[in-house]
Amino acid sequence: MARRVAKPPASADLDARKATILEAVVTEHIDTAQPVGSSSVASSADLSVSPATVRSEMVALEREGYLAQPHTSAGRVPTDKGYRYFVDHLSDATVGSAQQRQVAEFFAHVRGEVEDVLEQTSTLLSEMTNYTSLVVGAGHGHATILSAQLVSLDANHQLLVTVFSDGAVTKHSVFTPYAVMPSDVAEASRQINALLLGTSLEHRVQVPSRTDQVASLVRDAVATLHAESPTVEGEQVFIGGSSRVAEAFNGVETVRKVLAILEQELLVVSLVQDVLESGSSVAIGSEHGFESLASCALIVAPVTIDGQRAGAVGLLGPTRMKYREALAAAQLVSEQLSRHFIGEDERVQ
Amino acid sequence: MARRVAKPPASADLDARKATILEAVVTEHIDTAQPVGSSSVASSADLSVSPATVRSEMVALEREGYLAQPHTSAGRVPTDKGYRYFVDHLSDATVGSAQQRQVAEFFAHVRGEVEDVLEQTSTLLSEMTNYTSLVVGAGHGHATILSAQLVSLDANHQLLVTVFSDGAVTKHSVFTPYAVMPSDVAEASRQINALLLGTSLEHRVQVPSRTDQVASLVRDAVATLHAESPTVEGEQVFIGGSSRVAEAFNGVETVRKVLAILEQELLVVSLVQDVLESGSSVAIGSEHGFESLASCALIVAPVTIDGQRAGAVGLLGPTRMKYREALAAAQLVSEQLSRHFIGEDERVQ
DNA sequence: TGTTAGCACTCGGTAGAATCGAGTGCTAAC
DNA sequence: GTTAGCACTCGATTCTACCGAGTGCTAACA
Repeated sequence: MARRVAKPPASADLDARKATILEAVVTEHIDTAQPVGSSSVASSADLSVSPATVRSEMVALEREGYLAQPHTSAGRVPTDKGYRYFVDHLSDATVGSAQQRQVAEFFAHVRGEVEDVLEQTSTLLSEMTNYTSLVVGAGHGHATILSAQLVSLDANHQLLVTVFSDGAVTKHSVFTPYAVMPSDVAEASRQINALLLGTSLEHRVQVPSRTDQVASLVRDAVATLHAESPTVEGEQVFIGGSSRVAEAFNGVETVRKVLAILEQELLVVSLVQDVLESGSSVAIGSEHGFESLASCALIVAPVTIDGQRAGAVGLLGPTRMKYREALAAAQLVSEQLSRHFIGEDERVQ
Repeated sequence: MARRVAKPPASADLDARKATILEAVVTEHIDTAQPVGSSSVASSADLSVSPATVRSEMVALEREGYLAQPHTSAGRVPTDKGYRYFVDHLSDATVGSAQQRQVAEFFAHVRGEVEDVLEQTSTLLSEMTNYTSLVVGAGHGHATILSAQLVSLDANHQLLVTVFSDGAVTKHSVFTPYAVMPSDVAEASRQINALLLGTSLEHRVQVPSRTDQVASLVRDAVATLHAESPTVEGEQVFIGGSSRVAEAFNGVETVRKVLAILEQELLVVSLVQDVLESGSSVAIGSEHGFESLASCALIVAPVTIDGQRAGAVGLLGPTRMKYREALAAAQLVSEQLSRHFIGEDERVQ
């Protein structure tokens, strides 16, 4: 299972010049994917200081763990800690107006069931940023049951269809080794509905233990429903733009590892959950516990409905991802998504 | 949209020796991913003939388009046509007994809704073969409606929950700009159920055009359901082991392209459909119309229930994939899957 | 004391030359 | 028709030389 996400170490503040230099290195490396030398930092950043000075500062930054050198006589590359500092001291940015329009446009016209909206949102987010996006929908453990109905597929197979207050619908097939009469199914359906109405998966109901066939059908059906774990189940993940993984890394092996993680939905859910709970909105490199994602950074933003956490959106990219843009995009989309679900009532469809 | 899959050109039979040589080249190249030279063919294949003879045959095979030379002084590599001949003349093989056990084991214990079974099957298939697997579930356009029920989420939002004879359940939200009373919802629900019962999405019903509120709710709900395309919708794709794509190719760019295709579910469905309809069970290289999949081969096997096509399983790999094993696995799994759904009634759960 | 110019040094990357060898195509003999 | 023999091709590998970006150090400077 997912390891707890390390709380980002409250990085002691660097003095202004070191901070500027670090920022310059990070920015340029994100841009070029190349090690950054002292001279380009000296000329790019607006500290009027010679490369030599920059160099000696870089030595210090390297000693303190913010930068690393691939080899002597190469420029410097940010470490995870370096990225962390960069992200923590990022001035908030907003996304470009073109993208704002794109998002507004999207949410103005998106239609359909929650699942469809989430799925399309994941595509949107991935297309906006060119990173792989994760959209996690909340489970319905806390939602109350609005309707539970038993439908007969044939004499031995019934289907329990449950509608929840959050609009989720689940189905569970119930097999009976004995044939059940339609009238009994109808009766069981009535009883199940009466029994479950208003309850939630978190607070399970007692089923009266009579012994007739209808009662045992009711018992089987309710048991099948309750077999579902209220926390894990129903949490859906939509992954958008997984092909972007292949853009972000140039080693096929890294791509494979990352994809292998993304294949495991439960893992992805718990990963996003963990980062969210750590209170941070970014997990860089080894901060999340997954070795295979050591060269990845994950950005998350919660989706809330009425202040309740109702899911999250995320972006997965290389550690040298465009944090400012990606953060802004994730935040914008998560806000809009939250508003979308709250505001659904008011909007005329 | 997907281009029609070219019917594999009925490859004129090669004489026995050419066939043997071609087979040896294909087999070895699949194994080593390297161009194959005349001497290794001469020694491996059991034609007692010198490399020089093999060479002259290879020239002929190249002229006829079965083999290609990456450059002078390299060995030969099969072309798509070469693979096609190889596949067409493949002696049927069965999967190893260990894998047979694995499949039997899987189907003996797999439980849950159709979707879950299909999803797990895709994982199974991918793990058996180390290729990316595709499992396509049939749409429910032809299934009849067993129950249609309108559940009220709030005064303005109703949810139409429809149960089909194949066990599928769909939901469609219906928005009303005016508030609807619970009693009206219940009445509409009754009417909708009566109206839709026994119909299918292919054969749509006429809705009486009265003007009262209940009738307009009924009309809206049915219209929303019918807005769903009976052919395309409901066809689900489960992709297993997409990370295997990164194992199969060593160019990151190829990996990206293939993943980009896999992201588009509709494309994948129609791709599988097209190959299936072409009557062949394998599409090699450019045979399916997708340029981005030029270096891929796709194996498909239909899943049938009562002789009706009810979906398909597929395997996507490089053109130099292990056809014999992959074909056997796909066929075994598709048969077992078919049997699973038919046999569900008889098995005690 | 902090900054800077100067400089020797390191080391990855690139280019060119030499070499190797797997594999070919051709030819002549069987 | 088959095959041994052989010259030839050309990618891959190795080696060398060398370039140059970038460093660390030192000594001079403000």
